[in-house]
Amino acid sequence: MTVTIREIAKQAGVSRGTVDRVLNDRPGVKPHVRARILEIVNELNYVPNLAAKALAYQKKPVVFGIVMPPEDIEFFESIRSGINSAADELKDLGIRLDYRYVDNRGPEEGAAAIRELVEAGVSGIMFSVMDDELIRASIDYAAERNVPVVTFNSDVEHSKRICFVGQDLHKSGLVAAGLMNRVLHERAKVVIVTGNLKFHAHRSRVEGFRKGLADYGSRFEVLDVIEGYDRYAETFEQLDRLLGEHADLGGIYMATGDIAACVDAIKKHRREGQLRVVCNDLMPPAEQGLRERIIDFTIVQNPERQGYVSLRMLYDHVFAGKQPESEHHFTETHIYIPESL
Amino acid sequence: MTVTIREIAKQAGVSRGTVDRVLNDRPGVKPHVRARILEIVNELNYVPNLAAKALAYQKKPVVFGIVMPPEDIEFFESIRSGINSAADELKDLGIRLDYRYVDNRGPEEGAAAIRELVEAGVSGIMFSVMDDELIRASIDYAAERNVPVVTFNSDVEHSKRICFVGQDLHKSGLVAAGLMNRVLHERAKVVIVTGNLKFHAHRSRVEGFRKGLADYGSRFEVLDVIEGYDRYAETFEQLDRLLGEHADLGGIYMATGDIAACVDAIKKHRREGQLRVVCNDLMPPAEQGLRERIIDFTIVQNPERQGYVSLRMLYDHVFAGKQPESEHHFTETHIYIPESL
DNA sequence: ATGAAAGCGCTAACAT
DNA sequence: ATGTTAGCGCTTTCAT
Repeated sequence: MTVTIREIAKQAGVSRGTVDRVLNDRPGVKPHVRARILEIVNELNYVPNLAAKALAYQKKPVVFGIVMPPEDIEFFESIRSGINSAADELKDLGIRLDYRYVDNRGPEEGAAAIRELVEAGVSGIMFSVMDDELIRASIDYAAERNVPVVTFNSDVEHSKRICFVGQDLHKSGLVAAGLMNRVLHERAKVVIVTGNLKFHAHRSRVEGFRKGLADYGSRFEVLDVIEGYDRYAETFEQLDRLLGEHADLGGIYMATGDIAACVDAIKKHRREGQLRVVCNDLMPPAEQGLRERIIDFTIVQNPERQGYVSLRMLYDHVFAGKQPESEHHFTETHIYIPESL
Repeated sequence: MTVTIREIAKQAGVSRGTVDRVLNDRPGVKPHVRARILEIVNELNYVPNLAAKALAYQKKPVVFGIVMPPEDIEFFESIRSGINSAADELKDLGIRLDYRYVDNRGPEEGAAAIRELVEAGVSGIMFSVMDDELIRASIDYAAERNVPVVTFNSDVEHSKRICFVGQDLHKSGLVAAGLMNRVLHERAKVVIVTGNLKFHAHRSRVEGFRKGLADYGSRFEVLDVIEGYDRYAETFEQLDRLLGEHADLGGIYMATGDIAACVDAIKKHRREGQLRVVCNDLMPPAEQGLRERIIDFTIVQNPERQGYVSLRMLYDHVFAGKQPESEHHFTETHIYIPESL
């Protein structure tokens, strides 16, 4: 027999309305009555029926806000497709989405979007813009008003978000090192390309990679760590120089940065196939590089999964009262080769 | 405004009961009335509300039957965990599961289980035992009684199942070849280990692998294809012989078979690290082999995902009337290295 | 502070 | 052949 509100009401000798008030933390119930009901709830191991909840919410569906960079950014399209497939599963379960696309070059828009959504009465927020003091304050503002926030893809550390859903950056660096180990031999020289070492996220991959190499003794030499600031020109220029200086360079780890620049630099020096290249993500330049056999491996962070999991997590939190198992939910780290495509 | 049965009934000038009869293909409606209602349904683009459906089904939950090998088989535990996580999401949506564990050495039990489930009135069946004439007949028997069957992990070809959910075996062979290409150099000799070439599934991986090697020109030589019949002794013995005969063997592709036997044979000949080894799945022996750096890569078929997708597909079919997009649903092919663990 | 009752969209049993 | 109605479990509004 499944336990219902009706059953609890009967046992407590009150009406279903009162039980509902208690279960949803609404005022208007005498403390001792509330206590008694909670007792019975625990004893009977009551679990709310989500279908019934959903039906009752039909009139006034629960809204989840989503704050992310503009639609035209390739990488986020994959995330959105994951979000939408979760939304699809949940569409009859009484939820609606409110997307807010904000400029990701500064924190202002993102911070404002969170506040607007809270004012508008959303029941939860998914957020992915940047890590900033202003943003952190907005997240905490939401949290204080009981609006749970899940950050995805890039975290806002030390904020009151209930969870971060994204890649394990350190591990992706480790895996990259493992791949280098497999394809390079005795005493190889490698170079690391990153965006900006001031960013924690960019540093993590580099650190993971170094740690991974170290596990294989001292046979690897990291010639240089290039900061390309995610720009083509800077990245190309520096790699161009390095390739010129080191005829014996064995591998390139594109931790973060413009992959096209890397591919072009290798082509310019006619070193296709002589260098082992490991990069991240499966954007068109990486895919193209794989197909041309210039890139050996690319490590992906499952953007669809990130979107899917984040929304599902909010739903479970709001409707079933589930806490995330940990404050970090890492999506699996997967390796792609040309044949995987 | 969402379209409801009530709305359709009003427009058609009939009662909700009649609309319900039409929508669920129940008898007792005059053909022209039925046609008229269907017309309106299409015009208004009616989509049933699953939460409401689920609630209404509470009294008499829909049951899905699951036929698979015994609980103690490691590989199927992962699949089951995927099934259960889907069931968890669907638990309030009016479904129950009926597991039938059958001996997978012969077709009889599996075939009988299907029939029993059909007689018991289940609304759908997930099946994973073996490909056999007896089984095929049972699946068709179910299909004829409008009980949809999804085969998972291993298919029953040419049967009336609505879909097969599992790995793309050919692709996993291709990927294995791609990995060999990356880690072996000029003119390498490799050996393929499979279970039984009479089985279509076992053949597929081997064919994919050969096709993949061929893509890299003629630099690979396949010394032998060993049939180990999934047994330790046979596999060990043959690999032992081969390793003795060919000091220059470059790689082993364990397409199907006992991985512990492979690891042990390599250890006996003290060829750890000198041979590149690619295998499948992430059972304990493979994991152990990876950690010991005897196995270089293992290619996985996402057993959890197979379970999850299969159940979800049945649900969508039965409750939302969705047809599978294709009669094969391949789970992604992923590559693992020690660092992935 | 608490109870009673209507309604969310659908199904199924019972009436007509 | 078709209409009516009573739930399914929960929320919410209106009485008391």
